[in-house]
Amino acid sequence: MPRIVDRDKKRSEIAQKAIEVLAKRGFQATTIQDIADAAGLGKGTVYHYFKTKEEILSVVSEEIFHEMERSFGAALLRIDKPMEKLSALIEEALHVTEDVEHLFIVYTELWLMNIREDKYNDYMSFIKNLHNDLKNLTAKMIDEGKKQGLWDKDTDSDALAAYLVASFDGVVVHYMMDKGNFDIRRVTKEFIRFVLRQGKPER
Amino acid sequence: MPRIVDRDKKRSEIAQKAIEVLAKRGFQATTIQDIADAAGLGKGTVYHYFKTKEEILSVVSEEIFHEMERSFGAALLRIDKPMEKLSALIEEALHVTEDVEHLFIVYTELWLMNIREDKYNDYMSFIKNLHNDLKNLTAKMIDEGKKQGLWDKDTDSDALAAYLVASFDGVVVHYMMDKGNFDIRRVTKEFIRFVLRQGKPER
Amino acid sequence: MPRIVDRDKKRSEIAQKAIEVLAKRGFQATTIQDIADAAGLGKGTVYHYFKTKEEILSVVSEEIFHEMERSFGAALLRIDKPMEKLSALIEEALHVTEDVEHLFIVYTELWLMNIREDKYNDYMSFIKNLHNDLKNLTAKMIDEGKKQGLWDKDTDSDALAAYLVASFDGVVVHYMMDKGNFDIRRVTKEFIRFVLRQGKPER
Amino acid sequence: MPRIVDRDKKRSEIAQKAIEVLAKRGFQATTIQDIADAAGLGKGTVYHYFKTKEEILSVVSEEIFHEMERSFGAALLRIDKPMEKLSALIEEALHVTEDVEHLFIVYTELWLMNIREDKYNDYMSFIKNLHNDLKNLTAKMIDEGKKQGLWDKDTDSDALAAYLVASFDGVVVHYMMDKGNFDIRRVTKEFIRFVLRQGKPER
DNA sequence: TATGAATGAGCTTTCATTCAT
DNA sequence: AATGAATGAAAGCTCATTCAT
Repeated sequence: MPRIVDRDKKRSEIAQKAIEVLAKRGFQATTIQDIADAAGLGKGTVYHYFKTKEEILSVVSEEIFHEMERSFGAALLRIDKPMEKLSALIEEALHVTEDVEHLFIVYTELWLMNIREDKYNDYMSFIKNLHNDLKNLTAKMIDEGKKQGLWDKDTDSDALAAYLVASFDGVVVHYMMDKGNFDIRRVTKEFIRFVLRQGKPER
Repeated sequence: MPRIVDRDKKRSEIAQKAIEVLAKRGFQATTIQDIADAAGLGKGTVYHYFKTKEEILSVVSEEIFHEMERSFGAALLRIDKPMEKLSALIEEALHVTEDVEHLFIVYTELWLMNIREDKYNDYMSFIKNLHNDLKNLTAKMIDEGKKQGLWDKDTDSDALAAYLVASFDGVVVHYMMDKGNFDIRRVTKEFIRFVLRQGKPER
Repeated sequence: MPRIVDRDKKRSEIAQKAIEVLAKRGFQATTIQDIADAAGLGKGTVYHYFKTKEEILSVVSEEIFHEMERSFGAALLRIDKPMEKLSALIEEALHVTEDVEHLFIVYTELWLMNIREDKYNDYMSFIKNLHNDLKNLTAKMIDEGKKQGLWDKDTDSDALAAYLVASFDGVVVHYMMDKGNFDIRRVTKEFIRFVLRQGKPER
Repeated sequence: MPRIVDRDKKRSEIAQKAIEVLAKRGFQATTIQDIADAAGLGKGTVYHYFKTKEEILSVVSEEIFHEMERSFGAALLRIDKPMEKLSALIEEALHVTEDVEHLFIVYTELWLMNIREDKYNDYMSFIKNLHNDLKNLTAKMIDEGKKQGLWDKDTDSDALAAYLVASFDGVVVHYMMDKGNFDIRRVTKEFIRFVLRQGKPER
């Protein structure tokens, strides 16, 4: 039993170390040697913990999911009021540190692999679930907002929530594509203002 | 004298054929043989028109840019009124056909490559420019909307425009990730309604 | 008939132009395109005059032979006295111009090919004949020298002649290997002095 | 832990095995597979020890140098008297076994490569040094001979030594070119006689 | 358990040669 | 006769994976 725990812990550790190098080189261009180096292990040792290169990616995808879950969870736990929660969610989703960039890059690559080959479905399922949770949470907040008269009663909460959650990825992509020109702080601020109708013209 | 061939046209043709294969397999996994097969040519012939595999990608990126430019251009040309133009832009950006999916996948991969290695900057510069054009156009439409009292005078048009344009990519990503659950038609509709404040609660 | 003459003349011309590029890059590394470029022709045109790349080399080897024959012939024709002839032969053999270097490089490569594969025997046979002629000529001069009491009666004229002729190649090789340090003029002078016993200690 | 291997020793072993193949086929025509086969290894294993095909050639050139150095060293060590040393040197230089032929062929090819491209300078520098050592040694012997009255006081020892050392290569070349007609034993004998003036006509 | 030596499948790229014009 | 487009065989090199120690 402790054996297995150790094993899983080591797998997780190796996967963690792998993320940065996977982000920097991409899955195909990353060699097992690269990952072994990053983990401070011999190439053969990596194969003691993973049967194949793809299996590493599988654990990496879990790690990414956990990281995302953790960061959103922390952000959302400390807030009570729905509107502030929504605002905090947006802030969190668009708070791009270097580590987040790495996660995001690998996440994007996993997305591509998932699109291309069914066998990678499992790798993304965690993240799809997270998206779904975020969407549902957001939908709930929108419903709350509708009650408060912030949005029209006819608003399709679910569709709008799906849009908002999806838009996060787009913003991060465009920010990373052109950091010099894309002022993500300003965009975040305006995004929040716009969503929360704090700047709605009529009172 | 040998068959006379318009080199640039042939390059463009091969690149066009390559897009589908590149979308399906990814740049690294796509072999020159794959591209040659798709173009109905011998492997060596492809090298007659391109010095390296990367050069193919370069022309592919140009083709993608032209396709995008064409589709947006067409959509925007036939509309006059700013608000309708914005609506049409969103419709167009979120109108995902199979061909668009292919372009989008390759575009995403180019994005990854660009993030990872400076040498791919040129490949993305076309598309960055397109994004910029779309953003400026959108900002103009928002300014128009501000005049019409649709949005608050304090709205940061540029930031909001950047957000909207960026969100397109996020929506497409999420749609493609989970076609079964992500109802892009409904999301598009709600997105437009939301942006255009057609459903703003107070009058 | 004039047809054939023209054809042979063109073959010879192309071969002449090929020598420099063959010297610079080597047979294997030289492409037909290189040769076509050097001859100012299209690649396909070269194939009108030569069936294969090797056939070009065949004509090249003939050209080299003719060049060598010509240069030695000229040098030897204008001299009468045996000892001066020998001296002139050495001078000529060790007079290395840039053109001679090119010939020598290709000649060396042909030698290698001949050593490695029987099929190149023909290419070298011309040159072997030339060597033989030079050797016989030299042997005759040595015999003459023996009569003049310059060399011992027991001298094996043929073996000594073979040695002298062979040594030319060695000297050229070492000169070309290390032009900075190998003073071929001085070596030539001393060589001649030594061979002609002009510096023999006892009288 | 994996099998422990002395990398340098293995590199040297592979290079040794490569010499014969390189001699038989030439550098360009020799495939890595050929070398791997000769060494009894897989293709990939060869790349475990050498980064590129050229790196193999580099170690080969070192091996050739060591072989030459060894054979000359052995020949010269066992003799004391200058004149006999010179005679032994010539004997050794012209003692062409099958192994020597292989070395000589590769050496000649390295010479060609060195002539053509600067980057091969290093490969030849060992051998240039050996030539220089041999030349200096020979010059010393000639000086000794001058003291003994064997050669004229005015003899340019250095130039004559350069000539003699260079002539070795020429003799080997001509011998290998035409083994049937070139009696290297006879030539060697006459060469020695000639150089040592054992057959000088006047006393 | 930990390691790196060994391996061959598979990829990009080159180029002699053919052939349509 | 002259040309260059077309082609596939063949070679260098990489790397996931296996395995002996």
